[in-house]
Amino acid sequence: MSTDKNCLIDIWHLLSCTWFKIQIEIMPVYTDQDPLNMEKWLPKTRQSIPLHTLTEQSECAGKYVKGKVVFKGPLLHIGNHLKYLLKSVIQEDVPKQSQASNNISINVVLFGGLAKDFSHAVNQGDTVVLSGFTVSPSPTFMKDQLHHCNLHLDGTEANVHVCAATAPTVGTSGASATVLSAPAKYVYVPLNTLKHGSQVNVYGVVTFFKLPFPTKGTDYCSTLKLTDPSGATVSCTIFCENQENHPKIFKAGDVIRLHRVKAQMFGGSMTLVTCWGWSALTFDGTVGSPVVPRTDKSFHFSEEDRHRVMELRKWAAHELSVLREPTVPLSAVVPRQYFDFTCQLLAKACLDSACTLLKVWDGTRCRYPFPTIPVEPGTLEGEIPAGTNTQNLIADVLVYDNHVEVAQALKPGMFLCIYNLHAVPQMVAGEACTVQEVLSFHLHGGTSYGRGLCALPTSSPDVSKLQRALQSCAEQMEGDMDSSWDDLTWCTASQLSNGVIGECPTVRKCTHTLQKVSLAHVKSSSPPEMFHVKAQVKSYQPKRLYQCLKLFCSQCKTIEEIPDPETLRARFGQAVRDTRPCRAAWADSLTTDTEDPSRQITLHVSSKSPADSDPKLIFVQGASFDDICHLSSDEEFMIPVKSSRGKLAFLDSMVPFLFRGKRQFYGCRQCSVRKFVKSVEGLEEGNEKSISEALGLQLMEYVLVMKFELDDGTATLEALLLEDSKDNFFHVSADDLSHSQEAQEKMQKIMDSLHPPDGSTLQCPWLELCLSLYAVGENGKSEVHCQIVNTQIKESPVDR
DNA sequence: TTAGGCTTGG
Repeated sequence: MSTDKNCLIDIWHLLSCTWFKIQIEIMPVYTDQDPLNMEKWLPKTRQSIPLHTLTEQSECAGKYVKGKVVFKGPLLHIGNHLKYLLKSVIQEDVPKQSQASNNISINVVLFGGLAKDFSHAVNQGDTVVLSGFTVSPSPTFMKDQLHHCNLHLDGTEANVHVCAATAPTVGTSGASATVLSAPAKYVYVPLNTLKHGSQVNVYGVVTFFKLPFPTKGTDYCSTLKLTDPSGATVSCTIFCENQENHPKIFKAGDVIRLHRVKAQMFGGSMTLVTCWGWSALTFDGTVGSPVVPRTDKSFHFSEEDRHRVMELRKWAAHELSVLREPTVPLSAVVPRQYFDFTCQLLAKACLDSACTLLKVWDGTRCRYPFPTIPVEPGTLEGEIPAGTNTQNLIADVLVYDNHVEVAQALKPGMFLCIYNLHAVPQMVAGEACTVQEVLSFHLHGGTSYGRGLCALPTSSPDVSKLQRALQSCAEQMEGDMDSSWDDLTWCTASQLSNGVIGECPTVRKCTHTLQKVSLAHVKSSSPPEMFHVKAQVKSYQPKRLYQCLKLFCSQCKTIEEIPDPETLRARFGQAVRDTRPCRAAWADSLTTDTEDPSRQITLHVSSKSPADSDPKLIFVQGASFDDICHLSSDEEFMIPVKSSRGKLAFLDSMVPFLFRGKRQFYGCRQCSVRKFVKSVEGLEEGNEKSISEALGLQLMEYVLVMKFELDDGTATLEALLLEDSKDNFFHVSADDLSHSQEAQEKMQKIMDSLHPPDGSTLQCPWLELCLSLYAVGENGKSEVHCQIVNTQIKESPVDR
């Protein structure tokens, strides 16, 4: 990718638009733009059936329901992982005063490929039209009070049409969510005013917490103790099936917002328990740290909410100063102490089914020596840097029983908080028959005192503090000639993860011999320059694949949006209005009537057609957009034409000038020289490129444009990703993405692996990337942009 | 439905 091209293609502004006016069908979930006119997709015989009138006895053949998605569950794999299931709740649009009536929301269960497509194409807040469903009694009616029936969508009859919401949705939840049809104004009650049996929204500061642990039922449970300026302290119990969807609390002092939780008296104290539709947002409690909720999901958050979080932080800092005690560094640990420990994992080893060893450090040295814990050769995952001066610096933590599962999921390089770690003193034989006191560290089984461990996000202020301590420690050890600690960047997560955290899914294809640098370094550099970095994808946009595709003219370098089908219908409609007969001397023509008496379709085929084996060229006059889509097959190229001053002319404005099966090709408005059709003879190759050249039109190529937010712990950086004929990150051509479901699924799968839809950044793999930093000038102003170049996803043998 | 804080004992 040349810098020139970068300068010419200023696509940045295109990406700043929240919604793009393009659509591509992802079968069998169809996308649409206008929520009021979605029924146009359906056969005219289909009738609407309002949700509140739907019963088990309703005749559903030929019917459809329409509603807003108020809850979208995760995509579940059943059995051998090849079958899918997804549960959603839709709510019909009824006048506000009628919303008290029952049965306006209904559970929808989708199966198979439809569930998978729904998961990708539909978001909470979108409007959907469902058809081809079956009705069954709702087994959860007593619990959720939604609707007596459930809708099941399975098999080839079932269809979903979706119209994306135009604004972020309101409300979110780990377990389930209720999205109100109008923006909700939440009322938060002080913790000293809770009434038994009421459903409330509250803000609170966490004074105690237990990480999620499995219950005897189906859920994980986490317990919190909350307080607020009212002085009340209430216990709160969270039930949620997925550990990841529990509120992310890392330390006492964190701030939490809870929506739709139930107040209950238990043992003489008021408690809060989650109920259907609950949601939570959590925030770091540090005064002055960014007010960013720890969630990847959409949420409703106003300026007033931001203010509340900041006020609670200030209040807690003054009134609950005991909470602000930092975790204990290794240098301050004393024998027999139970303490919370923030550290980085260097290596781990499974000792037996009930015990995992973690080798960790926090950049400080313990006052007591550590015992040596033997590890079977080859069982240690991770690397311990060589050196002679590591005494009392790297601690062995023995993790027991219920915590082993969490420990086994950790990867070297991660930052951890270990809660209620026990410093166990042991007397061992020292030199010359002396006895020496050493400290070993045990995370015992059970959850008393909040015992447990979790990975911390790199955005946490505690991690920033830890990173500074690690950096400073590494600097101090620089003088140790025998050590590998003198690489100052060693202690950053990205360097440590090199070859340690799983396999890197990307590979650089360039020949640069560049030293790897941090994103902070890239950000402080001046363009033009190339860099090699290692980073994670913190977020990306657009989220929907069909919003990433654009049209690009390699001649004039302009980028255009792809018109949506409705726009194309309108443009065709105008162009085919004039159906006066038009004959070309070079062609054989055939005219047929259509259902519309005012319109005829004429097909013109060159009498000197290219060789029989080549795809045929058929010029189609008077056809609507839908006609052409219907007529087009892989066997021939179709060129829509109109009559203009007695001659055959191409349709003007932005419509495809060439159709072949599901593929549609556009010409560049600026660079196409010809308006009228001339005979096409002697075509040597029957492909879109040679045909467009012969027709005198400049073919536009499909390109894929995305923006990644990269993070390597030192900084975040927005980088553009362009998939075109030169750069091929996904190994999927943008042209294929425009029409092939297989290509669309492949790319979605890759994006899900780079940034799991429901995961935290910690679960994102580290990517080796080549970055190009360049300046784009416009009206005397210059902006610095960054682009991922020369980088490809590694292909697995199965994908090839 | 589940849990309803309050130290292992390696």
